[in-house]
Amino acid sequence: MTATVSDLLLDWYDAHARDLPWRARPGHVLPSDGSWPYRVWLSEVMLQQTTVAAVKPYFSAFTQRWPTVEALAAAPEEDVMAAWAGLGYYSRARNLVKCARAVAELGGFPANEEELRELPGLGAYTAAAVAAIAFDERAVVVDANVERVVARLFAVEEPLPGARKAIRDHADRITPTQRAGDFAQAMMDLGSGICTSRDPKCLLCPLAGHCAGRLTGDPARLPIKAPKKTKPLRLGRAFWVERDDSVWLVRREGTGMLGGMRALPDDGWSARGNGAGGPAGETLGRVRHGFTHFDLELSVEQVAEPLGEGEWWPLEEIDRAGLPTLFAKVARLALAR
DNA sequence: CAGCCGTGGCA
DNA sequence: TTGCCAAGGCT
Repeated sequence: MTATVSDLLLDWYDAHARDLPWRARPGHVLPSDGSWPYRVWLSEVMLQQTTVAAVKPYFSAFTQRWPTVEALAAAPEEDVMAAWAGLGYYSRARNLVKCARAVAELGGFPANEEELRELPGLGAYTAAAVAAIAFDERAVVVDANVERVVARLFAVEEPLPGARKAIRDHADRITPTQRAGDFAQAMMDLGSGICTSRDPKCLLCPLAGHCAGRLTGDPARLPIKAPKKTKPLRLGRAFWVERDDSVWLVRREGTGMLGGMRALPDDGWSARGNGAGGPAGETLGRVRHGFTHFDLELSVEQVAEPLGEGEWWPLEEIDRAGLPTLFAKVARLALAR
């Protein structure tokens, strides 16, 4: 009887699993206060499109400040947004609060994939991951790592995103009934450290003997992706208003770019695509910042009077304002002059 | 379905 | 320096 892909992968995982703050250690007793699903959920949301290294300090800060989902549910949204500042994709933080409150209302996390999927911020991936990792339910967990591993393992030549369905079907076939959570995390570890996007380490791969992509001679070319569009450059202006060792900060409205985050006043670059309005001021310098689908060059101008609704924020405490990175750069520029 | 939505590290 | 990319979700 030959070993299956999942057997090989789980054996490899037992020997080589990464030790991460949100994972249960082998032989470790899970917390009895109900915080285990909370920690799994929180880590999975933070890890959406975000590296492990970036998440670690945020996960530590969040779990110390809000040890349970009930504690997070009771927090003002503004505090959570500020704590999330710098991690990016701020709709995650807005949905985090909504989700925590819904879960607190329910009396705890639902223990199955279907109901998890209905919570704000939990899509197909995260619902499956939480079901498998937190509740040991068999769920087919497909993220970018799994897509890459599976596309190579089965030599899927169809380009993404069209290949998604075929890849999920393959993933379904190799997902075991037992230890589905460990299997999912093993696929992530494999994709992160062995079956990497560039320069995969096939000689170290426990699945090398089963890999059809390796037989093609160049597994690194898989999965095939559509070419990316070039990012446009947008121009805008940000306003620095300083008075009595304080600076004027606003809170961005809505669910669009940096929505809900504390910020410096600006000319509406994010809404209109180019800067036009606002008072004339003394130029302090320029800030470049890259977003997902455009680059931004912001002219930073000092003006005398506050703009819009906002608050005076002491310059000494600017690091605690929860400014997203774009505006943290602006503040750094203004304070360094 | 394709566009929108951050950030930092790396080659 | 520039482009690519990393545990996606929402509309």
